[in-house]
Amino acid sequence: MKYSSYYLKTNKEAKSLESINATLLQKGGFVEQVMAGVYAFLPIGLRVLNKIETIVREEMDKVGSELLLPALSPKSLWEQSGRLNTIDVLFEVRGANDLARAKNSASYILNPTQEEIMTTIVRHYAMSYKDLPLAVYQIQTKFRSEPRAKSGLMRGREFRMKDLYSFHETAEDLDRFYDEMKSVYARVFDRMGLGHATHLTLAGGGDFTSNFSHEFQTVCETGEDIIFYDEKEKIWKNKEVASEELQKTAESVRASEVGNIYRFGTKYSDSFDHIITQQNGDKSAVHTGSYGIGTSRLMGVLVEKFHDEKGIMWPESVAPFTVYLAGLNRDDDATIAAADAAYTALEEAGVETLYDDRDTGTGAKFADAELLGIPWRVVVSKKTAGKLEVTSRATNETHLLEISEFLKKAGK
RNA sequence: CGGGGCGUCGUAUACCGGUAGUACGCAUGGUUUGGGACCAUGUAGACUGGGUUCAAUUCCCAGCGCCCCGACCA
Repeated sequence: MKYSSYYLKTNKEAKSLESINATLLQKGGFVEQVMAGVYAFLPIGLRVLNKIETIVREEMDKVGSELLLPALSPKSLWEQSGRLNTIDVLFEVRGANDLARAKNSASYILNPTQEEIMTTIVRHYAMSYKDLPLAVYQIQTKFRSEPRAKSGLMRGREFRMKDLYSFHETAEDLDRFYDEMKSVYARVFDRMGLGHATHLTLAGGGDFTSNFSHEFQTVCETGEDIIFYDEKEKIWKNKEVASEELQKTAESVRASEVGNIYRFGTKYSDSFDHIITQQNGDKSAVHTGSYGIGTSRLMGVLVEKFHDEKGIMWPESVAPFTVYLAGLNRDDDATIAAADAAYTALEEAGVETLYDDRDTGTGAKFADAELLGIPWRVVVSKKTAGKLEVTSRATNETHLLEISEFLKKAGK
């Protein structure tokens, strides 16, 4: 991608906000705030979000099938599950025509999560024990009318989430799958470079049939949760379920909830009559679980975890580009040709490259490379004499390499 | 939802009871080109409504919006 024709403008003058991710993502032109808790993902920001969601998708595909549910649902569905009154962040909307004819107008809900819809759909498919176990998921925009949106992408009113739902004949089989999901999730966070900082954490299960749920908490100062490590039970616990005793004795850490897994038992199948026929002909309610990962929140958490005073430092697996190719000496035809050739070679080798072909000063190019957090800065100039000057964003080490040597290093 | 702060060109800010200045950005031209370089010219602004006043961007009230603390957080 050539910078000169890409939808990208960085802004060194942007206002510094309390949250690092909001500041750096806006300075770098990754996102633009539309209102409190609502962000537009600009092209380079969408690349990052897509990388994150691709990792999630690849791991989820190993255990389930992807589908896409609507973002809008009838209010009646929420009356049926009883959640109309228990979820206080529901967005209720009406169409313009409905407003004009307010008398018998319908109301809709902008979905904050989709157990209701998923259950009503899946019950038409999974009618026999032969259809189970079953796992389906989607990656979609969710809506929650948060009383206080904050911290950039970490708590929005509109956000991206992967939600997977599993359906089982027995509680035991649900437990088996639930445990399997713990390792599936661990792999997702590992791939994003967050494995070491992300803890499986015991949390409250609310009014669900199981007493506890599990969260995946990434240690992070901007996080909204406080977790404690229970030495005796060898597990992290969210403050909401940690005993007074533990809170007194264990050290607390701030963390951000990047994923969660819940067992519902038959709560939703009871609400929506999701009944299957067993092998012996008996009928029984399906056991379900749901499993979420906040993909846009993860983007915020990644910035909080990986940055320095110059900007973002994306892990290579989620970086918008692998290489920032800075073409210097734009007044020299031979150097321009060399940079063009390097760009072509990198692209042909499958290395995602942002080629800074602008006629600007060197400082502006280097500052952008650092702000944008692209793993490798590659310089082609009069000085580099046919080679590539390669600098790691993470370590700041610089090496002069042949293109072939660099491609090898980049694993191509 | 309680508390606090703030609303001025696209962005960041300044001043002021007598209609607003700077920097960045953007546009044009020129000089530059290994750390956000420079010169010239141009561009563009007082959140909304009400009140006080001869006069309001400025003071007062309300609304709306944004930020922060807390509460909440399927």
